[in-house]
Amino acid sequence: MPKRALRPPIREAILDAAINTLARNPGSSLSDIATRAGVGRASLHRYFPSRRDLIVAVTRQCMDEMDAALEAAFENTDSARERLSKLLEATIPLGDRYHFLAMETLDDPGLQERHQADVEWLGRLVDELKEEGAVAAEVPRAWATANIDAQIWLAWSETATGNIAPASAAGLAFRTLLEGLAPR
Amino acid sequence: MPKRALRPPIREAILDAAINTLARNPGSSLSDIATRAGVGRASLHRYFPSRRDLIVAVTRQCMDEMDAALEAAFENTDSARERLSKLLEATIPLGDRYHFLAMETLDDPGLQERHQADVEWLGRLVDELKEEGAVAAEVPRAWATANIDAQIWLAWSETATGNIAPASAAGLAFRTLLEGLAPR
DNA sequence: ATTAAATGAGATAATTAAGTCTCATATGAA
DNA sequence: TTCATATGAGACTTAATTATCTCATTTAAT
Repeated sequence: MPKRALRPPIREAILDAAINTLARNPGSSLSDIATRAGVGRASLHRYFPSRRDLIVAVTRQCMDEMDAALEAAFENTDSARERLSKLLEATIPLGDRYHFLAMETLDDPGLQERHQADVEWLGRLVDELKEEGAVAAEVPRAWATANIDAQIWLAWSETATGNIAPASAAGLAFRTLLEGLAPR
Repeated sequence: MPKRALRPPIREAILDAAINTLARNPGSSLSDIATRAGVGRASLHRYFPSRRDLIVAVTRQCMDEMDAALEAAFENTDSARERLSKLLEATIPLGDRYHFLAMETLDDPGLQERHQADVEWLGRLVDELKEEGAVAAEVPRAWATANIDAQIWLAWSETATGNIAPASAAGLAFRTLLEGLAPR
């Protein structure tokens, strides 16, 4: 007889449920989140005393997952173009995580700082894309970064609703970003 | 001595404040909205008995403004490409209105029907763009319409935050949609 | 089997926003 | 000026959610 499966780590289950639930409806109640996580409301409060504590922990978790995915994706990449492609492949499956970062109010100074660093990091990738000639010089940096953000969320949500196949999502986003929707 | 300016029509002021406030934070309280409109909470309830009534009225208002703007913009347009351009020029300044339509839960059957009609209308524009060769045939219809939606919101919000000039917003969105960010 | 720790369920404030009501004041028309 | 009406301020009720606490039960280690 197989050993009984380890009880799922509750803290992880709550964080995961919170990401899923809050990404779809930012106004979700803690009750909703606890139910989806399969735990009692009391347990949720044991791990995260206040709603704010949960939000902060979720944000940190999303940042960590995103950083890890990006670091792995960026190994052995030569061109900025290739890095953009890898970036999309890595982040689109984490679209709900990514969306979360742009969505919630970050009044925690530490998280704000970290978020700011990420934004600037993306800005530097855009600069590299321009140097490589993949993005036109006259395109404002803010416009390019906002478009990358938007494509990640778009590709994730269109995948989640079943409108496009998961396998084609990153490719569509990459193509749309650099070449648009027109035929080649 | 000049006649005193007419008191601003309260109903309009409330609707306008609701659009502005709710587009930025869907969870805004009626108190927030009344304050921004410069009226008392009691007056807000006189015009819109419940929160739901306000939401429905705002949605209807946004649809009306959008329809009017589009009808005017589509006069004397020959190509679908030109209609897309006019669409962007007309809707981006109304970006908060547009965003609202995609955001709020529409459990009102009449509004749902109207919204569905608008979505299909946009789908037909995409079909025309494909026939004209402005959009590649292999691009999924849902992907194209979602991208048009996203560009409208993006252009509006980047304009609102001052990241790009209002005059260049529609042009940037048009170019990004059809040709992407790459140099030509 | 025994035991210490963790969990879930439920009771109970405390908080916040929605919605109702009253009344004094301000507005605009006669 | 006088008067009918509309508005704003505030008190109040209701409803939903957050947060705290207790206690019986379950879990996992000994």
